[in-house]
Amino acid sequence: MYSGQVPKTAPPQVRAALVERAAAMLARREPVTLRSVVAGTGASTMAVYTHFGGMPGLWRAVREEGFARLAARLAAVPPTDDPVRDVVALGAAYTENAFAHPDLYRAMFDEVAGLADRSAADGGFSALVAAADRARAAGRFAPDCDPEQLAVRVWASGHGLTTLVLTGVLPVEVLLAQWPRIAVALFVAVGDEPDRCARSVDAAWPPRLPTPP
Amino acid sequence: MYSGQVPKTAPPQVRAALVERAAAMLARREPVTLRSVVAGTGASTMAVYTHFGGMPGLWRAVREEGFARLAARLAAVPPTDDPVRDVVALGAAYTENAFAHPDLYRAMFDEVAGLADRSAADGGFSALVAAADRARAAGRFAPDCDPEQLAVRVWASGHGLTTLVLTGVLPVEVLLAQWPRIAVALFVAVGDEPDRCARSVDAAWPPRLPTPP
DNA sequence: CCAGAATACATAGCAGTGCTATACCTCGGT
DNA sequence: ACCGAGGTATAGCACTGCTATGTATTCTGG
Repeated sequence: MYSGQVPKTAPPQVRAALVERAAAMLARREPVTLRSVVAGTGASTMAVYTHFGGMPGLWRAVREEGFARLAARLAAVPPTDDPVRDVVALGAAYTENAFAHPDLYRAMFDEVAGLADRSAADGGFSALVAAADRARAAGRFAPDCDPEQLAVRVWASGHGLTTLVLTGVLPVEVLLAQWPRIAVALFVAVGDEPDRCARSVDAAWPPRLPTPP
Repeated sequence: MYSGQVPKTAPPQVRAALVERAAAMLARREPVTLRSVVAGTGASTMAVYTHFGGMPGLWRAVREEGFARLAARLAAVPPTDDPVRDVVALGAAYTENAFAHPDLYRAMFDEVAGLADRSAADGGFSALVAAADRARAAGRFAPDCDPEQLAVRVWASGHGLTTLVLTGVLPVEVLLAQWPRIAVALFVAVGDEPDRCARSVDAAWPPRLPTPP
């Protein structure tokens, strides 16, 4: 039979509902499968194909949603008069987001290639670049320091530690203890004064991580 | 029917054959499925269950094989009279291995928890620790520098850049250009003299990466 | 040297997966 | 009021990992 009597609210709402449900199931560590995703929404399996072209398309949308949430979280970090502190604060917000939604974080970086909307991912990164550029403008970093390259170094080291912790290779304590040391080394290498740098880093670290059950 | 006429060579050889075939199919980017793996070996699907207890067990064995190959590759890096150079050489060998077997590398770090034989993974890491310790003993690093912690910082930053490149987020050039800068920053932060450090890093970088098709 | 036990094997079939073909309903424009 | 376009539901496809069952092979003890 056909249950067309259901009041159709808005057609594009199905898209968001499916993505949201998939992300929620991912967070609950439930298996995210075609039939299980559509089961809660009342929609049929075909909805995934009309809206996303298949399961890979749905995963792509979920990854984009994850990057959008990350970018929103990073955008909520308020700039202060200490731009070096702000860089570390962005790093802390980054790890907080990763540990708040670990499976979503892993899915995000499973395969970024072929992402339709890369602006969300770039948005988060550009916040880091902007903070580094402010530090350079404030005289904390050397004038010839490329903010974008420094941001890559900061991001890659934090991402590496985060993934190693999330996959169970390293305990969380290692991330908490080692990332500030990497950050100080990177900042001092581009001209920041060691003591002042350490104070700035300590002002925004450690992040508030959820206690693992 | 049962083809028992086939000359059975050695029973445990089946294990290695299945792992090797799975790794080879992974490298060829073919879908590694239960039936496709056993197809080439002439064995039946049950072999996977008697030897590995299922597909997850096979994947676990493949990951261990990957870590063993990595450890062997790192062990082949000859120590020189410049221990700082050796640390970078280990990093170069690490990235060379990752880019030579990208899918195996990704599978290795998909889920390290529950790895039966962690000695292989630790073996590669201890080589890095040993080189850092030699640098400390040679006076390049400060006496209070913990080689293990420094090794974690070096490894995590390299791992982060490597995974970001392998997943398509960053181009290879970023890895080649930024990792030595991270390494110099980390080494100088623990006491190495900047100019000498730069020379040591340049002596072992960049790695020889296979040209991507 | 040979019984008995333990192990590995091949086959068939199970539930579940992503996906597609087809018929159906709903809706917007002339 | 019609009719074409597009989203939807259903059924079925090939495939996945896995298990039950019966059989062959290998190891062990006397």
